[in-house]
Amino acid sequence: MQPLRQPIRLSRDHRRQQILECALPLFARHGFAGTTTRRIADAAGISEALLFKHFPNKSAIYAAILADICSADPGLERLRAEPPSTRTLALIVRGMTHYFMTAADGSVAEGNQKLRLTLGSFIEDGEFAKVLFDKVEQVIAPIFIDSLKHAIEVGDARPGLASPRDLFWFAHHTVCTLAATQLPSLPSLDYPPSVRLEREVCSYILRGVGLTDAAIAAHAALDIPFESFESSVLEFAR
Amino acid sequence: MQPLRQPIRLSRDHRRQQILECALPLFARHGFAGTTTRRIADAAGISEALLFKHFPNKSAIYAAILADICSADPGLERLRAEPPSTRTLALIVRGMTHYFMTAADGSVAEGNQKLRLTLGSFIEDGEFAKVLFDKVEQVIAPIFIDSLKHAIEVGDARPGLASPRDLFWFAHHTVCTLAATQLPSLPSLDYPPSVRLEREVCSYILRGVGLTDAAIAAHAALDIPFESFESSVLEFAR
DNA sequence: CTGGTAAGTGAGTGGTCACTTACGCACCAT
DNA sequence: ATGGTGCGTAAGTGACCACTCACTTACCAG
Repeated sequence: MQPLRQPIRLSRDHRRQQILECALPLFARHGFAGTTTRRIADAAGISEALLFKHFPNKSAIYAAILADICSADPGLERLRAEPPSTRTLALIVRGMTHYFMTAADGSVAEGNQKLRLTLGSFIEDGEFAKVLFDKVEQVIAPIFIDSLKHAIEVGDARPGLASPRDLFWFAHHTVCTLAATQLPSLPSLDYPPSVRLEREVCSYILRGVGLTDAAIAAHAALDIPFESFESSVLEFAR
Repeated sequence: MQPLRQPIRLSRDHRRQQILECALPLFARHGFAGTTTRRIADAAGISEALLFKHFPNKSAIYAAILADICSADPGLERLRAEPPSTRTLALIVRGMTHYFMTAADGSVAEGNQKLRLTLGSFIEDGEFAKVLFDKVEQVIAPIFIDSLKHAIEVGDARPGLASPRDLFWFAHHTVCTLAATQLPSLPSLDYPPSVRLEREVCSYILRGVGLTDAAIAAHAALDIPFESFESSVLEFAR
């Protein structure tokens, strides 16, 4: 005789969290309208009825996911402690690029889904992207800005038309679409292998923000020592 | 007595085209799953039944739209006729930037919807973006590439790590996300007024691809003579 | 042991989905 | 004038949608 399926009982908080974790990749991949409550319930291994005991409606699940994902930005403190310098600038650009590229290739599930939700947000009301960008602007943009200003003072960079703040976002935009093109399982654009591609785009960005070729070359060797920083730089919010 | 509503009879081709035109903004704004055949029929002022006389199913409407939008790239010939030069390079970057920015502010409905569909494509299978990018790579990338090579030979640009082809796409990526942030009615990122923003991002891109500051300054006055070129540059495919 | 509470579900609800059927009627070559 | 062709619709179809209800089961404090 087959044993009856025992439902696994979880505490309210655990179950809620589990539902959100299961729903995230579905919303990220299929969008709000393309994700059904039935599939979310199946993914979480529970009945739809229970789903609606934890959330009043489908929108509330989506909203909770977007809220959760905004608040997470671990291990960034070490980077904030770095002094403003040309080296730090190169480190940020390199870290940002690497973060986006690994997000695109799916090896960092969280980054992958954040990117998808951000792109989806642009199409809809832009609200999620706005909240996320506000956070990024508070947390990592200042380090970039201070470092760029410092680089200009030291002579490693030429001042330009755009403010350092705008240049930070231009750098972000470059890698954002780049990563987006690599998001689908069959990439929308062919590029060199990622190690080479990352270097190419870094040098484009560093030139774009005004760094001299000499300064760029001086910090090109960042590739190896960068390893030790990887864990901190790799994870900063988007 | 109220007159009976007379259905407006159109030829097969006209009706088909009209359906596609009405469906495009719906798919662009709400995605595939978020757009119902009922709403498409309403937008076109016809019954759902007629819709399914013209297309076998909903997917076919979507596919026809994507196919149509790829084939349209008017008035680019004049730009193709330009000789490879630093000036042409600046013109392309300026034109591309302007095209994306006006697409984002909604003043060019077609560009706006192309951008939305492209972003949606990244989230899904990337197929549409791939086809579109193939086309762009054939049509405008060569002009950019030749011009950049020329600029390097002449001494207006320094050679860099990345190939001119990759640099072309980096430039594209920069303005693509930039436009995406300005797509929602409440933009996801605050920026200076668009005239100033366009100049800022152009100088970032031109520096990024390796142009010397002198060469950039020499072509900054492109703002005014650019007018005459507007109609051709403005419309190139994405 | 027991009664209260909270986690859990099977079987629905009305509404909407993509899509179909059966039929009306305008147009035009004969 | 007329019959065939083809544009057009009203009124459906079963499937699936978000969401609810009546009810069962596990856990735990007294």
